[in-house]
Amino acid sequence: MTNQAIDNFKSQVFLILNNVPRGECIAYGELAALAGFPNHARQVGAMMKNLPKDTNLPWHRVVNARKRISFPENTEGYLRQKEKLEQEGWVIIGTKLAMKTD
DNA sequence: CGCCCGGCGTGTA
DNA sequence: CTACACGCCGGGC
Repeated sequence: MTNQAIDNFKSQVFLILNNVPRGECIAYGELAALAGFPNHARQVGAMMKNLPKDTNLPWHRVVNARKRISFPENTEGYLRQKEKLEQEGWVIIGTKLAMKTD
């Protein structure tokens, strides 16, 4: 990965993520792939991890491929993400997102 | 260079 | 549902 690529990757991810409509969600891998870098799901996760808490990005709409919140239940991140998702109409059971399966 | 670990992914049991 | 396997890629040491 060249520095150039990293920048593209990041901006792409941000762009795409910012365009994920309310009520929808996307997987880390999807995001990476759409950004032009398949198999970089973990890298996306790393990014989410660095986002400031006051970010305006819909990071909560990012879930793993099994459509589950990628945080152990009852952890900070888990709770915050769950809240946001529920506010957007999702039904969450444990770490799993139900309904609106599209 | 190797080894381990992560907001991951897919398959199988 | 859990539990592994194996693949992937950066980062830290």
